[in-house]
Amino acid sequence: MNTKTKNNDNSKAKPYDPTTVENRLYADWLKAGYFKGEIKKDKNPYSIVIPPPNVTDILHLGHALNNTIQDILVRQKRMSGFEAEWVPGADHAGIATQVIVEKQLKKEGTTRRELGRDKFLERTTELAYRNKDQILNQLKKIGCSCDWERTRFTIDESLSRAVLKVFIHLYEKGLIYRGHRIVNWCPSCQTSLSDDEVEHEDKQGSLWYIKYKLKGSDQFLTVATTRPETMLGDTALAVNPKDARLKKYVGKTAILPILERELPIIADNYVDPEFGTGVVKITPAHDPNDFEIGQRHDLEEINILNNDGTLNANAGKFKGMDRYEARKQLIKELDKKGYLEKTENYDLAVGTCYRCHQDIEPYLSDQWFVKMAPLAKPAIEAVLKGDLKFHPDYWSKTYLHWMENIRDWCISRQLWWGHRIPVYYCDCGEVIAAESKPEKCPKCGGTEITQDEDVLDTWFSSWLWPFSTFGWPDKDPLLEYFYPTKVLVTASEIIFLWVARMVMAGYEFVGKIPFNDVYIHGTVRDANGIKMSKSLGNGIDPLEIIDQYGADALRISLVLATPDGQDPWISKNTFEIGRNFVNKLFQASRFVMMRTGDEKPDINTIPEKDLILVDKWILSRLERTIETTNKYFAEFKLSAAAKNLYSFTWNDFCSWYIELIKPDQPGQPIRKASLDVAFYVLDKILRLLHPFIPFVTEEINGRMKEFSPDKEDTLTFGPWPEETAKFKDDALEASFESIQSVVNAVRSIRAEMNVPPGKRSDLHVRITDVEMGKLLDTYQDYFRSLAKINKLYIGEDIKKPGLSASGIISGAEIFVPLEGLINIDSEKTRLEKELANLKTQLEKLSKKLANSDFLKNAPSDVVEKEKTKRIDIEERVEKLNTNLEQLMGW
RNA sequence: GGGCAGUUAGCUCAGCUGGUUAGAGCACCUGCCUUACACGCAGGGGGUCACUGGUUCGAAUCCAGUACUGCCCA
Repeated sequence: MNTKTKNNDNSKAKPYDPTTVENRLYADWLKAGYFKGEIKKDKNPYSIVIPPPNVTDILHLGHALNNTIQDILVRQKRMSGFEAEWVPGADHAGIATQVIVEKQLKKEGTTRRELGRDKFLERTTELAYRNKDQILNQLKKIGCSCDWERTRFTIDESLSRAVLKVFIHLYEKGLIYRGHRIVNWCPSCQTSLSDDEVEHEDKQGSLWYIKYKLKGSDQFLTVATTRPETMLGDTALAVNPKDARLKKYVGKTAILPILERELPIIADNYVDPEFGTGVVKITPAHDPNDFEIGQRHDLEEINILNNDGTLNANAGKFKGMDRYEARKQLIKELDKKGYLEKTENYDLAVGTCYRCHQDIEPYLSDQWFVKMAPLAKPAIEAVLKGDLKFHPDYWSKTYLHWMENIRDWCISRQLWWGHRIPVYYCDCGEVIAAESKPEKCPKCGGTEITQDEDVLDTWFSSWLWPFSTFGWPDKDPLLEYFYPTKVLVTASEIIFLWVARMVMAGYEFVGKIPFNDVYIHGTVRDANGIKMSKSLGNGIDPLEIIDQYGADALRISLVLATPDGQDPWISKNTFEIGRNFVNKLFQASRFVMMRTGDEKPDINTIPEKDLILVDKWILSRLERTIETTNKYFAEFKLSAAAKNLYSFTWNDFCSWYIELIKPDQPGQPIRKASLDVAFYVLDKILRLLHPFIPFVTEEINGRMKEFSPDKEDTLTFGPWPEETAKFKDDALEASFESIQSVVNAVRSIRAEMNVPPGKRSDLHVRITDVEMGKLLDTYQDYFRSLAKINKLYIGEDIKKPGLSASGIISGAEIFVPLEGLINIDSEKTRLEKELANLKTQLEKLSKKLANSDFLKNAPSDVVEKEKTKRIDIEERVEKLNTNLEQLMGW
């Protein structure tokens, strides 16, 4: 880091300080109610619902990225005249929240059962609401323009009503059923999970080969298994009926080692003769495939597990042991008794709980399921018809693949925190689904009625989010106006868990798709490409970044660093990019405002008659930038949009335009027409950047208002810059580029020849193209200042001065006299390098143009282009040679 | 095992429907506190575009295969 600074004792030059500005402006915005969305018949609505963060979350960079993107989209539309509504809220996160409270209770030496359901819920509710406020307040720090008065929570009364309604609707339609099935069981959270909540981790395991004795024989059949402890629940062995070696055993009986239970040997096509020994053990209560086989062959189901992953009485002497301890002991005993044939290393994908990452167990129990196939139909068509689009598009394949192979959804959870399943059981066996507890059984009239103990999967409320937030199931006018929402912004991890289900719910319950576009952004990774996570401790705290660099810097850095559709790799100094940019913009605007004269700049009308080349150039560049920005927004390419604006602001506006309109002397005002243009362009830049960096742009807007009192108080409502082609001018931009090329050439010579930066040099320009001559003559002031020129000579017959460095640009040759400064050797090296460069190019070109196939097949404009290029390069080579020869003479 | 991405400068990435001397930011090197900005200015070095074939007058770009990386599903 550079420790030199001139700013210590100089009070006028200060870097932009975001903290006070941001806090003040956000408070102003809230007070003014800018983010409130109202039903306005004359305006088009633009609504987004937030992916509700879990109440167990604290703000991380993933949230920051996700919400920055939403805010950019919402703000851009709000500025474009849409009635914007961004609904914030939180998710009650069933398992995660309950786990937190249970941990607290454990520390206090008690349990939820000791506490009782009511007390437990009271306590959890309190924690949930407190955490909810915390994380939503953190979103405010980022600058999110949410409609905070419409904050929703999945556990709120009205959203809970939606859940009840939906459950009963599906139940009555026959799409919700109770099933006796193998489910994913988390012994740590002690609840079932849906298939989509299981994460697969590759782990090193073993394949144990266990010998089962044939009844009434000394023969053994060997079975290979990765989970030997489940043998305690075996109720059969199976072989493939087509397996020539083994089919003779079908119908015989084997003896289960240790427990000595008799097992029938059955034939089933499911068995893969290639795997292991071709004989498999069948444990219907602890493996989904075995369960199916068990159903087919009417096998007994022996459950050997307790809810907490310890073994139950069915496990004999292993009762009470944890499943993994039991495995160890069991293997030891099998080995000792000679039942263990061998052990092989074996890699397998183990299912783990997405909340606690403990291994899940396939577990037989009674659970509630949703039949998904009928719901999937319209959701599949939506993508095929183009009503639902993913950005980037390739995610639609993932979505379709899942939808087309959809499986029933296990929605019951053995928890207390959540929406309790609205099913009631009467003593008589009647099952009733109802919004509230029936007074008496509609069948037998009895009053001994109890509610199902379980609660619903959290996602069973989240899938209703796009409409439950707008008051559904009531006929709320908000729903009428703001539904469907426009776009859903999320990461790829929850396409199945959430996005897909919302689409199905939208069609089923409201009859309309919940959104048309799904923006999938990457997952935040650290500098080494590792996913940021709490458990790894490699996360970066967004609030710390905001403290250090400001929310604007956080936002624009994240967007710049997140390639469209890919995962961003982020380290702390990623945020310097944004901080520097925000400061650059601030300083540029400060300069422009510092150099206003007595006449106030006019922001709204451009004095067309008084425009000079550079004014027209920046206006042309601006129009191009507006066009490009709009294109990128339409394509959801926010990173590309941000990069484009960054480059326009920094390079075109600051490095060229401001430098060129800078007055000759310090402190002088900028010429009026250029000042008007500078204000005009700056105003547009602020608008284009406002969605990305709302604070600093709003702050500058406020300061500019002092010069242009009719300016809007806020950029919040735009207007968004209009696309016009009034100043767009290719020829003019090309002319300007010629001037840039002279400046660049001189700068390069000066730097490489070590001309002291403070020293001005003369410049001799020998014109070889008439148009170029006119241009350079007319606009000589431009390079006089930027290239630090003292005396300037332009003409067709300019002679190369002695002891000078030379450069060639198209249409002209330039010479910088360097008496006393020139180092002949380094100038020689410089020219030779350039010459070598040109010669390779020339070679390639000549080859190409000598190729008759090229001349015959390539389009004529391409051939012409190449020919012109060759002439140009040949000229340069010739000039370079001349200059080199002259150098030799010195 | 199946699917989807990706492989371009030391790092992170652009490069659209094939014709550029392959770009940007960061990092690096040189010189500068020059009228806003050292969170800055100016200049510079750095890539056989993963590999192998093919299509084509012409391939970073299209096609096929191989290798590796990541994600998802089984």
